[in-house]
Amino acid sequence: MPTERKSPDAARRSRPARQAILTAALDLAAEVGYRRLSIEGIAARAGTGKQTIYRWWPSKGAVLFDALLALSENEVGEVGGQDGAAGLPDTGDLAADLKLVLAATVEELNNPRYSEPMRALTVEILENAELAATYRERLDQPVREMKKRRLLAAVAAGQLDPGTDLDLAIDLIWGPLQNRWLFREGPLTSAFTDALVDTALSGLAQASRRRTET
Amino acid sequence: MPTERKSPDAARRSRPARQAILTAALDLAAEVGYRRLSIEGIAARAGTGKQTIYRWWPSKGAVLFDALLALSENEVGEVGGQDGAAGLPDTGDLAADLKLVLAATVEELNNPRYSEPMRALTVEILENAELAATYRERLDQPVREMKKRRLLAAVAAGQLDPGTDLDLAIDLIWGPLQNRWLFREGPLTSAFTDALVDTALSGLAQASRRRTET
Amino acid sequence: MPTERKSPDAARRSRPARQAILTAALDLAAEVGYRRLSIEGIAARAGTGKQTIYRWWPSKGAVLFDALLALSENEVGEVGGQDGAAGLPDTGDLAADLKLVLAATVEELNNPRYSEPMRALTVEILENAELAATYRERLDQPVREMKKRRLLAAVAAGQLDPGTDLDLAIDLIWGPLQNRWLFREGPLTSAFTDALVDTALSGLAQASRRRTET
Amino acid sequence: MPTERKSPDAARRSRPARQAILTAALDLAAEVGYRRLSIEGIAARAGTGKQTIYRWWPSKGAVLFDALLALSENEVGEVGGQDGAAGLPDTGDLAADLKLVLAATVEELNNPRYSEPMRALTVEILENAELAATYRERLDQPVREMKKRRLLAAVAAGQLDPGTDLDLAIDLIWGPLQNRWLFREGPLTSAFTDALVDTALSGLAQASRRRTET
DNA sequence: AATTAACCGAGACGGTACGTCTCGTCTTATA
DNA sequence: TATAAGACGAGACGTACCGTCTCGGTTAATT
Repeated sequence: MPTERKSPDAARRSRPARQAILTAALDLAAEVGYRRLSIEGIAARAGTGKQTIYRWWPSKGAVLFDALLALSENEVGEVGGQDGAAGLPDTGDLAADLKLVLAATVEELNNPRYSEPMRALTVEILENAELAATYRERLDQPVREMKKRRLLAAVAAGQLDPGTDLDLAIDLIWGPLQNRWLFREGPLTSAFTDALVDTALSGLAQASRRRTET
Repeated sequence: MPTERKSPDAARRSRPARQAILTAALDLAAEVGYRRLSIEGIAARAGTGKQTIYRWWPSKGAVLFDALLALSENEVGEVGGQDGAAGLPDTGDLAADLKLVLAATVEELNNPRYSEPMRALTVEILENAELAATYRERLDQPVREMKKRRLLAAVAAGQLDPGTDLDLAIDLIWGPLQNRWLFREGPLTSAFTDALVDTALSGLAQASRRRTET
Repeated sequence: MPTERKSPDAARRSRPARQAILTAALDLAAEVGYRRLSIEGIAARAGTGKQTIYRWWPSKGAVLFDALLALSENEVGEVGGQDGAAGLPDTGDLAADLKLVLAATVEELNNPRYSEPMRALTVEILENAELAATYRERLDQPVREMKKRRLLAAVAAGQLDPGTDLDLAIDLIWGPLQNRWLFREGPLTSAFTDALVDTALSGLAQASRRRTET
Repeated sequence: MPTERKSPDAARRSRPARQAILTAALDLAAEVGYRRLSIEGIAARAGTGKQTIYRWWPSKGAVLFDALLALSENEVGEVGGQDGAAGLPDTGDLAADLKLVLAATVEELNNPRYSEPMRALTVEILENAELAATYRERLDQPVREMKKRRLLAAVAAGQLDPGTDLDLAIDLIWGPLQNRWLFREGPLTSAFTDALVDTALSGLAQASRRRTET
């Protein structure tokens, strides 16, 4: 659905072929890495013709995108899920909730089955402007909105100052984690994310107070 | 000369060829992006044989690495310089100093002449483990040490609590900026980095206090 | 209907589709030549599905064969007709009759509307053994019998020696013409075919005399 | 040399690669026929890259052309040789000489090792106008000149009338043989070619006499 | 000044993958 | 239930680069 081409007669589309392609893409991305991931290889592994891939996706990044999307759609309701209408958990304790979410993300990123294809997709996004736009629209923005909704709930509950810059807050909380993962700058642990949440939240609180005093 | 091969008789090396290759790599990276940057293209643009490149560098990422290094070496003493023994400025006001440094980085990243080759190099680092190691050893780590030294000075000056996790501090301050740049998540401005510095620093302070109280 | 498949329910066969396919095949052969003549193209031009062609014919050569057959069936009784029960003309003057026949063939071969599809079919026959067999059985052999009948009449009329090798005679008279056409070795004119007939016939006469003398 | 591309640096050309390609082309043409002969297949069989073929030849027909040329160049001095500066044999007896030459050609055409690639090349010539021109210029015309020289010698020796149409003579003598081969219309034997020579030559003599009488 | 070792440009080579094209078969929806 | 439409597996097309490998022709440092 999202990054796939539109025009060919979608009604006649072969479901088994689509599934085989997405599975093969995921497997190969995890096995050989993005660099050596090729459409030729995906087609061979999936047992389809190359044209069947080119007919429905504009780039190998788009295939990977859909593959990851399908992967997460098959696992509904999980905490760190990147889609799902669910939204972030809200027990009333913002810090605890965020720690839970980030711990789940850490676990996901420590699983090569998710992590390697995700890294491959990320690289593609950095190179492919068209895919980047699709990604931002279909994944990044909705997720950011979801995060914002949770923070707004915290504001309503008096746990966060109304003047807080929510975008900056999200950058502070999730940015360092993504960076550490992407550049393999250190081990991903819940200890790290717990400290991250504590420091970022108290920084945000302090910043609001400072603004008030001015 | 960091990422270059060691063995061939470096004394006989052609300086003009080296210069032409680095310039061509930079130009092409800025013009066509990482994806379509090729050693074949660099050699053609530089007017050298391909072998001259393969003789001295192990990958196109390594060429790019040296090209960027040469670029910054030609501009010594500037504030945001990524190398140089200089170290970060220390006027006694940590927040002000960091804002200055990040503002300089922002300016650099807003200049496509730096930014595009840098993005190309970054992508290569994500894919090429060997280059990533070199990069970490030669650039990332020294720069991180430099940042740590500045933060330690702040600790000594009583502006930062002695218990502060310096690595987390660096992640908090520089991580969101790198992220915003890499994923083009929004405009890079000094307003953003100023807020970043303020929030991160006060979060760090607050976190220390909380630790003390416990 | 000679080269067509046998099995499917021929009764249900769509006559308009068949006609459209044969016409399209002929047109395309004349327009784009054998090399770029494709079943895909014939189906598109005819407005039929590809399967409708594959259902009834085993190869594009077979389509072409039928197309040319249909073409000549629509023009019965003409002198150079390749089929029809008519037989070659017999005015009593063998040389004159043959010149007439070959002149008609020359005219046909100079008309691209006949010539190009015929060349396409010929090329297919050279590559496709199965089609070649069908062709030999359905067209080449009957025509050769027809030619032989005319030569036998000439023998009966005392214009040709009874010992004449009729197959050789046919090869001598028609072979050079076919060759000149197929390889475009020179212009096809009745002057050429007239000389051909004269020389071949007198050679045959002379050969018989020589045999007699021995 | 003949149908090969001109431009690339021919001095650096790999002789083993060239040889392997020509051999592979010949073998594959004999094994699978022209239709399924592919550049991909030739490269694979020869153990070369595809580019090495595309660098030096414009089409698979051109490869085949050179392969057959090389084949005949490796067998100098034989009677039916298609090139060779030698010229046709001249013992003073035209009929005997021609019978010898055609018998040698028959033997060649009965050898699948020659015959199948030759048939493949012939088919290509019928489809590929550019190759046809090259073929005519480099092979067909010189051979025809060679044949004409022998016939002119016969004229000088009084064995052939000076008014004889030499092109027609060549068509009469060689045309039926080529036809019988190309269309597999019957077995190729020296009995056939002997009768061909006798009949054609006496026809030519008779035709001249007839011309004289007029 | 002559020697000589290596770098230099050039580019052919065996490969891999690209994205396109067409083949002949299989599938779906329509009439 | 035969059609048109067209998706499918297959695989060749011709191109772009990869990284390796010769070539001659300059350089330099050593004799």
